[in-house]
Amino acid sequence: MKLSKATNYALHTMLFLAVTSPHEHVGVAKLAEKQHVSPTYLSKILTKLVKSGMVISVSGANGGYKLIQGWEKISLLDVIKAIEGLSSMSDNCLNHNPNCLIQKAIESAENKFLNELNQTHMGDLANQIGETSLI
Amino acid sequence: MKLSKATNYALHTMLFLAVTSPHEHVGVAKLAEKQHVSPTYLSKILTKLVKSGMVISVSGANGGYKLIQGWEKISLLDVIKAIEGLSSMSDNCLNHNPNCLIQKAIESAENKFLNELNQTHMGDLANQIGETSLI
DNA sequence: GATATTGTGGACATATTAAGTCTGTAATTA
DNA sequence: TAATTACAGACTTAATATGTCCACAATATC
Ligand code: SF4
Ligand code: SF4
Repeated sequence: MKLSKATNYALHTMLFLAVTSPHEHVGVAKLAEKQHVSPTYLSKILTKLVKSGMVISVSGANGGYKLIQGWEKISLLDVIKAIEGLSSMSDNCLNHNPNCLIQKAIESAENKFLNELNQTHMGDLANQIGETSLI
Repeated sequence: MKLSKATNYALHTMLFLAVTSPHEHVGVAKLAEKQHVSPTYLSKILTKLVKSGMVISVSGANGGYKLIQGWEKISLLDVIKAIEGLSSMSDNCLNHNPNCLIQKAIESAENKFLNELNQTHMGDLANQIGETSLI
């Protein structure tokens, strides 16, 4: 019931790109150094963000990653889903009975969680930051 | 981000005890058979429920497990916490900064989830069941 | 066009956690 | 006392997350 480290890296990367250089490309080496994680591993995570359309990558010298246009509207849920996939918390039951009370109760609570994450956007966080210490 | 199978077993066991025999003792063999899980494994899970005070166990012939008095007010959250522990979803960060925006956002959403689970009680589920097919 | 730079892909290795087993012991009843 | 049942701890196995390695593709600079 914890988010993975990979998700945490992804969220930090997004936020870092947002507050430092939303328009310039940043290489994975720099991003990895900030988070004390190996560049090779972080690059796999970044590729997922690229595949899900929230980050743009450019190869070659002076290449790197930057956020898409409209990144302000990307939600925390978008990022989490891009890394963790979409499985529900009650995905541990074989017997998928649609009337199941247990599943209904858990999914209802889970939706409260997902809705709030879906309403928190990168732009909101990026605005609040800068006043506080960064990442 | 999924609940463990162990939690699922625990929820089923609680609900089963609630709807069948909230006052008689039921042995682990029967409980395990219902869920197609090994008795030894399920007994470990049951011991956690006993330790956290929501189930009473009795050794010896005709012994077994039953729910405590007032089981109707036990919440789904109580059961989940008894099995999974209390770690937060954002427990993947080393750098516990109390002003962290990422952690705040995740924890806020998580609280919505926990609150709803905390307001869903075994008594509610047990009442709804019986009309529908059981477990 | 050659070369350096940077991201991508896949196979692999390691670490962590979950799931499940085995066995002996303690408690209770008949 | 003998049978029954829960409890405890060590252990094994399975699943998943985390991380590494290396060859290759794409791009910029010269
Ligand atoms: S920004 Fe938040 S999650 Fe990231 S390192 Fe700081 S405290 Fe941890
Ligand atoms: S009661 Fe719900 S969770 Fe349990 S087996 Fe049925 S469908 Fe699955």
